[in-house]
Parts: sequence; C-alpha cells; structure tokens
Amino acid sequence: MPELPEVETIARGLDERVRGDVIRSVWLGEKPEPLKSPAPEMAAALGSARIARVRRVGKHIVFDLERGLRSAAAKSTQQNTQWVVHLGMTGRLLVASPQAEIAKHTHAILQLASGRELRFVDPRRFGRLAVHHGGFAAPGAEPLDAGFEEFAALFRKRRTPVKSALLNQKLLSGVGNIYADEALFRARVRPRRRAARLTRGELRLLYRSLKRVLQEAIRAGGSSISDYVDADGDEGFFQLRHRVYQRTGEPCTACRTPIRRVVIAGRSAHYCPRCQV
DNA sequence: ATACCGACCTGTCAGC
DNA sequence: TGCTGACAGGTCGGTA
Repeated sequence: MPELPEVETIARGLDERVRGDVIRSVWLGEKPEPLKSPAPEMAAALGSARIARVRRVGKHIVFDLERGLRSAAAKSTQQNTQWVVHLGMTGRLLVASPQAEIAKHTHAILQLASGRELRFVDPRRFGRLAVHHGGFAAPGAEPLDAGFEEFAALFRKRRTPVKSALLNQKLLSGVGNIYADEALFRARVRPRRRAARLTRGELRLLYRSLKRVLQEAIRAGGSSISDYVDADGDEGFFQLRHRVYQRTGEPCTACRTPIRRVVIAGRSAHYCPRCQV
C-alpha cells in the first residue's frame, strides 16, 4: 500500500494522536508471520513504554519508546528502543476505541493509557513489526534530504533499468511503484532506460521531479488506491493527479498518446511512449 | 557482485 | 452465479 508520502502522512497523524501516550498492554495475534522480533521480546519492549515520538524513516513507521525512569541520569543511560512498523502492501495502523469492532486480519493491538487502542491490521500479511535497540536507520538515502550529487552517484555504474534503481531501497528509501512511474513521466525518461546511461541533465530533471512529486503527494495526504487511509481513517487524494500510474490506455495528459504498461523486474511500469524517451 | 523472478498472502475485478 | 486468472502500494532469498 504505502510509499513515502502515505507513510509520512500516517506517521504525522499518529504522532499527533499518540505522542506521549503510554502503552499499558499488548496483544499479538496467533500467527506470528508479521513479527520480525519474537513475540515475548516485543511485548516486553512495548509494555509500559511511553511513546516519545512517531516518525517516518523510508517506508518504515518508527515509534521512539521511553521507559518510565525518574532521573535524567537514568534516562540518558537507558538504551533507546524503537518499535518499527513496515506496512507492506496492505498494512494499516489505526487508533481506535476499545469498543470498535476488531477488523478481520488484526494482528496486533496496543492498549494505551489514554483508553484508546492502536491496532495493526494487514490482510496480505506483508507488513512487519520489529523492535530495535540503539537507533534505527534505513539503508538508502532519503529522497527528500539527498542533494543532487548524492542522488546522481546512486545511478552511476548501475546497468539496471532506471525504474528498478528507483525502487531499490538500498539506494533510495521510500520510493515505490507509483512515485517511480510518476517521477519518470515528469522527467520524460522511459522506465527501461539503463540508470547509468542517463545524461546529467536527465538525472537533474529526475531528481527534481522525484522531490516535487513526493512533496506534492505529501501535501495531498498520499494516494488512496482501494484501501489506503491515514491514521484518522481519511483518504488521500493524490491518486487524482497520477499522470501515468494505472492509466494504461488512457490519453497522456500532455500529448493524448495512450499510456503504455510494461513489466520490468516483475512490477508494472506505466509511461507515455511519446513524451518519455 | 549484480539483477531478475518467484514466493510470500488475501482480496477484487474482469471475462467467460 | 461461479469459476479462473490477472493484478495489487513491498521485500526476500535463490539462482543465473
């Protein structure tokens, strides 16, 4: 489901709603697939921890946890622990009242001191929950923070299609199928072009297009396709501004040529055969 | 070392 | 109506 703009929207919403709340107790579902850390360890790490902050790292939602330690000295020496949630394709994190019906495919529930619950729901179970100690970092560069030279260096020597390079989380964290296609369209570059073969001018345009499309999408609250909603259950509306993604056969917004769909490394790629070279 | 491809899951929708 | 197959926002691990 979620790429950088959606995860950013969800993380901001969660930060507003649960920052400062304390986790009273934890329920983890029977089927432990989504757990990257063992259930007892996760329950122990979460139980009675205070949520200091919720933020996005790549496509991950990171909950910074604090223990209820009294002295500042004790606080400064405590191990910093994070609860890291990856939503996969269909994962959702919802703040709910305990009376609210428990949705099918609910895999984790955190009971909060404020009386509310934080629920993790994920039909396809591609999502992952993990506990980290001592600082969580994504492997790739943050597309919104990276400078142009850093960005350009990622593509040098890569013979893979530029679309695959954009999706590679070890290079850039947070770019998924929607925004890779949309950035390539705005940069007028075909998805199958070899990354290393892009000219410096094309790279610069791609760099700017990617930043712009991600920022625009964050402002729009993300793209809602089928089931994406933010922490408040509201839909984003950036899907209305997709120019190529899932528009196969529809006219290009620039030249009216039908949008084409191809498969690259097992993922669909959408582009305008006339505008993109 | 690098890059593709199937596997992991469930749900939905189009076509027959 | 019901079956089948294609497809879906992501990431792994095995293989070439």
